[in-house]
Amino acid sequence: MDDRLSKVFAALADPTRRDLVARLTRADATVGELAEPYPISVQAVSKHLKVLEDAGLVTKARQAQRRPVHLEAEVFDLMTAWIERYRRQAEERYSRLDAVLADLNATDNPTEGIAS
Amino acid sequence: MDDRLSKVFAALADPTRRDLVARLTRADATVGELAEPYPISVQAVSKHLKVLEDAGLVTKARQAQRRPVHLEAEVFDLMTAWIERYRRQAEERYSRLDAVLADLNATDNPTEGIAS
DNA sequence: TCAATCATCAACCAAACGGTTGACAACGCA
DNA sequence: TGCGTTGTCAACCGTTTGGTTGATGATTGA
Repeated sequence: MDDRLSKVFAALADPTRRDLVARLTRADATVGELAEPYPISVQAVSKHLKVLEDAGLVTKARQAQRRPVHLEAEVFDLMTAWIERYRRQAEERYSRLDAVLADLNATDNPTEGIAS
Repeated sequence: MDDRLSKVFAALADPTRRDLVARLTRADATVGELAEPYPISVQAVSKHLKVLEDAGLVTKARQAQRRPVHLEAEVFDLMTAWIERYRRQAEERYSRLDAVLADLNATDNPTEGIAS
């Protein structure tokens, strides 16, 4: 029972899957169309799409025998939220550190060791 | 020879490693300090840190026996760049689709099939 | 109806992953 | 000098992953 964010990051850790996502930003496509450019079997691509689907990055519709695949771009927000949260935290910390260093410098104390 | 982005996403796919990153946004810390809260061995945490290091998310300094670990927040930019690029592409596409649908609607044609 | 098409399921395989324990390297300090 | 502390290396183990091939399901079109 892995959490959502783990699945999303894991899904995008594979270059083929990142490429699938990239192509799906341009247009929906069937499994066969998506598989065509890669030197691997259709089954392998189908598995990749399942991983993307489980991560919520993609949905499949049914249209006769075909399964048009559609990108669910909202998931990007989940990642962006995580990244930006900690980026901001890190930046705040560096600002604080800068302030401390400036203060130390002003009062002429030597710096030492790492931040506690 | 895996590419950088793959390593970064793979590194962040593990909840323990995401937590390590989260904690490192607050302060640098030694391997031992970082390992303390988790129910796994120090060696396992050391391995996690190696993965983060290989992905460029983290660097280790040497200070006596200790190895203070430091977050390299710039890597966030790499992910953000990738995500935002395709998010933007997807949004542009949806705008185009909206335009097409509006046009079809205006000329009273039925919609059919998926975008080519 | 029935063959062709599109996609998935199932079984299998090798490699990678996340964890373990045990040994050892490097360093500071008493 | 030598001992305690901190961290990594090495070997191992079970599970997951990314691929394969072969069979099967589902649906359309002739």
